Amino acid sequence: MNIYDIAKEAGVSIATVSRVINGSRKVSERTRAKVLAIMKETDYTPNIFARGLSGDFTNTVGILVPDVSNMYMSRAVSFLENRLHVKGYNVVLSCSGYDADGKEQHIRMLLDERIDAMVLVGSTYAGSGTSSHNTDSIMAAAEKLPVFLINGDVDADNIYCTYSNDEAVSYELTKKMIDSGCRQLLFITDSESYSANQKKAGFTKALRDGGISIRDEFFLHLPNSIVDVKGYLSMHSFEFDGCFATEDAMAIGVLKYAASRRLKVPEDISIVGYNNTEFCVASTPELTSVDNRLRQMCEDTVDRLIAVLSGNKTVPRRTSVACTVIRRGTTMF
Amino acid sequence: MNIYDIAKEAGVSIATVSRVINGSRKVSERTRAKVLAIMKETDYTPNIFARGLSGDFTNTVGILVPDVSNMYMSRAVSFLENRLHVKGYNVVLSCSGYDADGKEQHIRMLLDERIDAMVLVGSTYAGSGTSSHNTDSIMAAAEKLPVFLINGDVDADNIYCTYSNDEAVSYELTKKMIDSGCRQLLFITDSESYSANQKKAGFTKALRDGGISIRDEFFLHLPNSIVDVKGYLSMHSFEFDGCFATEDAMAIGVLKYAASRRLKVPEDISIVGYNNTEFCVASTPELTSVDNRLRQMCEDTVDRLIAVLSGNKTVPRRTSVACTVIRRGTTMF
DNA sequence: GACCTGTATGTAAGCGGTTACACGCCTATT
DNA sequence: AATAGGCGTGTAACCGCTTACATACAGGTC
Repeated sequence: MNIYDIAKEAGVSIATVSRVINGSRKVSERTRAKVLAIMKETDYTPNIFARGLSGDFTNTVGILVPDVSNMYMSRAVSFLENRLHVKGYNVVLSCSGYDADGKEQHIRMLLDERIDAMVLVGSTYAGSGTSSHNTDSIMAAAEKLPVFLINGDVDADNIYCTYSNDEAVSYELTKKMIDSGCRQLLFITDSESYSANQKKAGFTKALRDGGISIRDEFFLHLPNSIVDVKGYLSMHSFEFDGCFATEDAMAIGVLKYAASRRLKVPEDISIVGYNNTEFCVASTPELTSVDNRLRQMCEDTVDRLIAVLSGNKTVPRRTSVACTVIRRGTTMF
Repeated sequence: MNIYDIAKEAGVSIATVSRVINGSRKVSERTRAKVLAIMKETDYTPNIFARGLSGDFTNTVGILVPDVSNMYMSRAVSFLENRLHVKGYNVVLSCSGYDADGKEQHIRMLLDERIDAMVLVGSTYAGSGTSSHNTDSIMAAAEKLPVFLINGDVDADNIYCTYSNDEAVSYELTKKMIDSGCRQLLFITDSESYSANQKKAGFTKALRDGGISIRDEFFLHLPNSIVDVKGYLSMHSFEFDGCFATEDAMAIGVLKYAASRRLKVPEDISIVGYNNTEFCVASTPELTSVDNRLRQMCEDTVDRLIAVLSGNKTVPRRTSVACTVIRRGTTMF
């Protein structure tokens, strides 16, 4: 069943059918109705490959995440997919892993998919430099189509960013821990992503402003896993009275470690997580965390994406949202 | 940059280039090398729309899940995507929600994407009948392409199923709770999926065999959320001493409820979850759960999918894996 | 009536691949 | 020497759509 069948059935040419489908030009009301009726009757849907081949757009968006099984990212994908679907877009999903090489390869594969736009969630950076290996492949992609970063900030043409004020809220959170008496503060992260770096910056600044000594071994880089974090801490017996984790699961790992050592939370150790995932309410005490408005970032991204694809030239390249600290039982404040 | 450019550059015809790309026929080693060199040099990749239009396959697989933000499903998507990617397939993701209508619509949209095969994770059923509204749309899809169910069982041509022995393991688990003294057993589920029904069957059978009275109000249908389950139980003050939840998050909700009532777990209440997600180790005590070999099911599904697409006619339509009970702190056994 | 304008529709040329079929050449067989 | 067959390669049709351009026709203007 193709456009020729519909045209023959309706007694018109394929061009007319195409125009009815796309609403691209005036078609008389009579013909339009007839064509639509036959399309419905025969359950016809245009072949997307033919459309993609001849037209300039595909109604498909590529989403690249390091790992969908991560709760934060799966929520992002869910928010993105839901809104994109409503707007008539399909989603090609690619999970790159956390290393830069894998990511570059996945970006290339996505580009081959001839998508209309690309969304990158939680961009990771190979290094801390401004023009890392990683940014390069993003820039290359942006030559071909608009690229949208969630939790990323690359200032370049055709790259649109959305991020939250992670540095400020991390500063605030750390300061509160210090104000409530913490002196030995641990920072745990699982990645070198843009937002992880922001958080680290806020954390470090608060320590410096608070006159707290900064010790290298207090910056841990561990897998985002409860068991791994707990295991690591158990093996290395740090002395610390506060912990900032860039992901909730890792914070829960700290909490479990504290429990295994019979340390009281928050009296002996304060703990904060990030992302306000469901992990926060799974533990006892419940975890203080940060709601970084993921849903809002995702929906805003989709809206801007559609605006850009519609040819709107005035879409802002960067927008930000404000996080909220969600106080629960693992902090004194 | 298209196949004509490559052909011209290499001094051969487009047919030869196409043969090099697809390895579909013999090409002399000299020409092959030359064409490959030029392809690499010019960074050429074939247009997938042209391929999809003329060829019969697209190297794209559709994955349909009710909700990727669910931890179990996001893991499934992750396992599937990873293995498919390795095998050279792309993934179109669609999140249908839990209702049958949404699902049917998403299946139709996926079919329009001209995918090679479709994978459905955690198929939901509108009713308990054999030929529900829902099965119909799956059967319709199977007319056009092979359909793979993870945690589903539909006996029809071109539909391939993988499931675990949920009924047996649920029976066993429930029996153990009864043996360890439980008499008032709650069953909590969030869906009417195939596997939820299997679990319910095992649970019910164990109660019957154990001579335990079965009360309708002990079968709860709640959202898969810690807070919702805890909230519901707090509002309705049941008397129960054992709980079987079909998802870990809900089991954690029960645990939190118990804690809020100062009920001891597992002494006063035994709790078991399902899927062995990271939630299990987030709580104290940690949650007894069931590892249903999701990874194995996913990888097995991908392997069979590729076999079917390769024209292998002897791929078994149904396979199953054996779950393992993971004992932790919320049960007496 | 000749001419212009605007609207509805048709024709045909791509888009970039795959592949059936044809063809030329070289070697093996008789 | 004639013939067959296999191998490597080219030609051209086709996949199903979009769209520039052509065309036909109705109504308005002078």
